[in-house]
Amino acid sequence: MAGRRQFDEEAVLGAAEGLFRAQGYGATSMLDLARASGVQRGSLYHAFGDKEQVFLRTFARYRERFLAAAAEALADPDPRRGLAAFLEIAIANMTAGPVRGCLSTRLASEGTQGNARVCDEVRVLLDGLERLLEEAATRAGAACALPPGEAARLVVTFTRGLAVMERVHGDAERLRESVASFVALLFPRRPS
Amino acid sequence: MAGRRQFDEEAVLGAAEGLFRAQGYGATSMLDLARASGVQRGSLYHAFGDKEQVFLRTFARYRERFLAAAAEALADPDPRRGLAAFLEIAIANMTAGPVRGCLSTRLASEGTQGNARVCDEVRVLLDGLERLLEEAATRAGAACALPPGEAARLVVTFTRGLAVMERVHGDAERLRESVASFVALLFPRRPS
DNA sequence: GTCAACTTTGACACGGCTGTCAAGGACAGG
DNA sequence: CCTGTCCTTGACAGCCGTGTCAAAGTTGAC
Repeated sequence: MAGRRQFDEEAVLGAAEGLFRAQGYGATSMLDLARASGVQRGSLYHAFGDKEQVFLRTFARYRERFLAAAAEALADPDPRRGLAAFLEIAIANMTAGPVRGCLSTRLASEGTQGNARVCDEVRVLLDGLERLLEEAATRAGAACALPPGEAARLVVTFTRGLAVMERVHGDAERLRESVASFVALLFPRRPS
Repeated sequence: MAGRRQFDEEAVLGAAEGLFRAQGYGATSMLDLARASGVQRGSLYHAFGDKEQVFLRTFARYRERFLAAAAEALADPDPRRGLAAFLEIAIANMTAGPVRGCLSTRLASEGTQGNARVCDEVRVLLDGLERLLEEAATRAGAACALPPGEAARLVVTFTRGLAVMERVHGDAERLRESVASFVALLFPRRPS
């Protein structure tokens, strides 16, 4: 029962992501992580150090994946469709799969109270997202009802709101309705 | 050191509100509540029963206050100004005073994981808010760029997003900028 | 085969939180 | 004054979480 490492680090980080997503950072214990990943608590401490390290590794992985998916969706030549595709990804991200909830929003809500480092990481993700959105809005030009900077911030804020509403109602369809209203507002179809 | 109740229940609920707001439900312990209110832990158990009861009393008080303030702001005959006033209240609610953060959003983010009862209470508040907003949007008529129902949901979602962004950046001015963009979008000034 | 390096595992000490309780003090009504 | 009722206080048992560590086992290299 020893020698070389017995567990798959990726699998552990995957399990950790699910837990952090559902319960947040503070409410997730090393024992939770151990149970969910099938790895002994001691082994986790040995391999990662402590919970904060597990989190940082988990979140870096998540962030990369999320931003890549967002960039791909926003690359659509039709900016309206790009935004809709991005928002659909955001919704799928928090409602599909066995574990619901948006990881970054869950963490953001814990604020600086819980762990300043966690909050910093979330800020990095949201800043990155805002940049992607601003680029897309710039490309959209006049089709977008707001200047690129304002539009980007508004979209970021709106997606955070979606994540909270998911927690409250757990209804993906309802979120899609809000998305449709929002997109219609930001990219009005011109009565040319 | 006994006889009649030694502490002011309102003061305890006020202290509890600050703690729940800053730390959420799960992360706030009876010991925290005791320290913040200056009342012994045992006395709190004696007077309220348990943490859930303290919370329910605290939140009912908060909800009444918040909805009353929202209704007053939205009563403005100019719907655009009413919405702006309401959003300003929402921002003040989460950035003014010694403790920052939005109570209902903080609680909502904990979702059903923490305590189903807590989530229910938040839903009641948000549903109440949505109704107020829908009435206001109905009164606004064509001035509002969306049908009343959609507008109301969008505003609720947006305010939740604002609360999350407050946690991340802690910058009230930034929130006001987003509000200005949002109001401009929902109540466009017509180039009559 | 031997050895060093590494991993796993269970155990430990420590501290925090919960919910309960008994002892004791204070107040109001009779 | 007396008595019943209520409140406060400190203490307790039980559970959970953390971080560390020594013992023991496995692997790969020489």
